[in-house]
Amino acid sequence: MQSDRLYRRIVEQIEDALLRGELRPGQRLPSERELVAQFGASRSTIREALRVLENDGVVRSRPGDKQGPELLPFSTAALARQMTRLVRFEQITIAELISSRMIFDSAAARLAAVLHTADELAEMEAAVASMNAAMPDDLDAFGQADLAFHEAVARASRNTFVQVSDAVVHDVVLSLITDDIDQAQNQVSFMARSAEFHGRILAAIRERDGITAARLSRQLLFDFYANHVSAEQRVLLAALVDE
Amino acid sequence: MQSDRLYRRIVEQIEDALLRGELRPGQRLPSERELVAQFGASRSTIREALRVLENDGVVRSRPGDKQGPELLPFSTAALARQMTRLVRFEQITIAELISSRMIFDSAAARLAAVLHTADELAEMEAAVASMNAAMPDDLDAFGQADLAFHEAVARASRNTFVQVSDAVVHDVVLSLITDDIDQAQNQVSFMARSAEFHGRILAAIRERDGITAARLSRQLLFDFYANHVSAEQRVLLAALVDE
DNA sequence: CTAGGTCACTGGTCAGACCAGTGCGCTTCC
DNA sequence: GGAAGCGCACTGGTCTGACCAGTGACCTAG
Repeated sequence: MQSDRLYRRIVEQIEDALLRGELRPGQRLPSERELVAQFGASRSTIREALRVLENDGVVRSRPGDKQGPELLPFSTAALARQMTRLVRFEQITIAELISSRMIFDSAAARLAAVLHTADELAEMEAAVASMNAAMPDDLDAFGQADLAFHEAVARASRNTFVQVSDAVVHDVVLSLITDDIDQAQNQVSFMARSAEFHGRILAAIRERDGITAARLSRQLLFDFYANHVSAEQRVLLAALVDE
Repeated sequence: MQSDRLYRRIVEQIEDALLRGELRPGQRLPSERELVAQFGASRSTIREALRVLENDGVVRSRPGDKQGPELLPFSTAALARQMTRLVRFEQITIAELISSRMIFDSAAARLAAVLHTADELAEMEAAVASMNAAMPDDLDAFGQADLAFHEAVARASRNTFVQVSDAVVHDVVLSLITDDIDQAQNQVSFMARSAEFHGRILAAIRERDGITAARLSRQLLFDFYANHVSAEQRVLLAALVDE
């Protein structure tokens, strides 16, 4: 008995064709009505299969597109979505998220210190330079340079999973902590301290001293975020900071 | 203009209801035909929404089930599926996954060393005892005790995100590396070495020496998995091991 | 009180229709 | 000959209504 639902089998057939290389990202799928003919299934069934594939980030359908559904390049977007779900549904505390960032960021720094190429190092240096350039009062540019630095480090870590996790957690943390802008009074001193710290992390990476780079990364996040959580939760973060 | 597709909006409404607690796992959704009435959409549209939710592991539909689609407890199955996908399509290498486990496990050990309660420590001690008890030849019991130890450590870390990520990566790695059973010839020596290592990690946690516990955790995974990846990928793992 | 059958309901699938958009190709005009 | 404008065939999104194989509660016959 074929208990497997038909739309499911169609999904698997298309995924298998991708795995076998018979279909490639960038190519187009036949239009829904042609798929109906090819698979001998009704249009509703074909569409259910396409919705699942679309949800997994495999294809994208656009109305009126004569070329048919597009096979997308493999991306970690669906993975990031599932991780975001995890954060939302598991009721993860802000302290846990910050703690996670300390873990990911420091791991990325440690890996980047050993594995970085000259190009990647140049990217990090440019980001730190941008931070210093934005220093007097351009908080926006400063934030962007900050982000660029951490992204460059994450990329240099050669670990996609760390990279994606770090980005997801980063986004979620920022979306939950909105009052970081409120600290306008000590904005300047914060920027100065942050820039100096980033400079030290960069130096450690340049000298391929992964352990120091990791330690500094944790310290940086702790300094910045520790007072955003209750004292009782702060121990969860402090546990990651070397004495 | 409402360019957002209707089925997409229905998915979001149901997910929002879950987030707000208006719907709970274990409850049932109305039947498709009732949802048609409630949302004022056609059955095809409702079904496309249900397919997406089903694909995300949120609901499960069974034909003939009078109670309607079941709201599932939150699970990381969809997350694991996405990771497996990316590995299959060679967007993520096994080395990256092992590297991630080294990061998660060592972070969990470090946190557990500082944060563990007496109960949790007892759990870890029991697990290590079980490993030693299973030692001569019961590889199955040994593996279970191993898993129990790491789960206890992860739980003691007080970090849900690390805990879940670690578990997911652990499962995916195991499902992808099947030849670890092949090493029957040095099974005994492996078990002895592994048990000894776990004992040392446990001791470090007991003494609340997080840095040592973390270092040993990385070392353990590296020793076990390093020869499962190519030499060129091994440097990605070696970067996490202290000299 | 139980065994068996009926029947209203479920989800899975199908067929056919309409709509708003898109882009190609043709016409028309400069 | 080239550019601007118009159709028109086709796309995906949605709807309607139908049939089927299961399921489970209820009812009836024993």
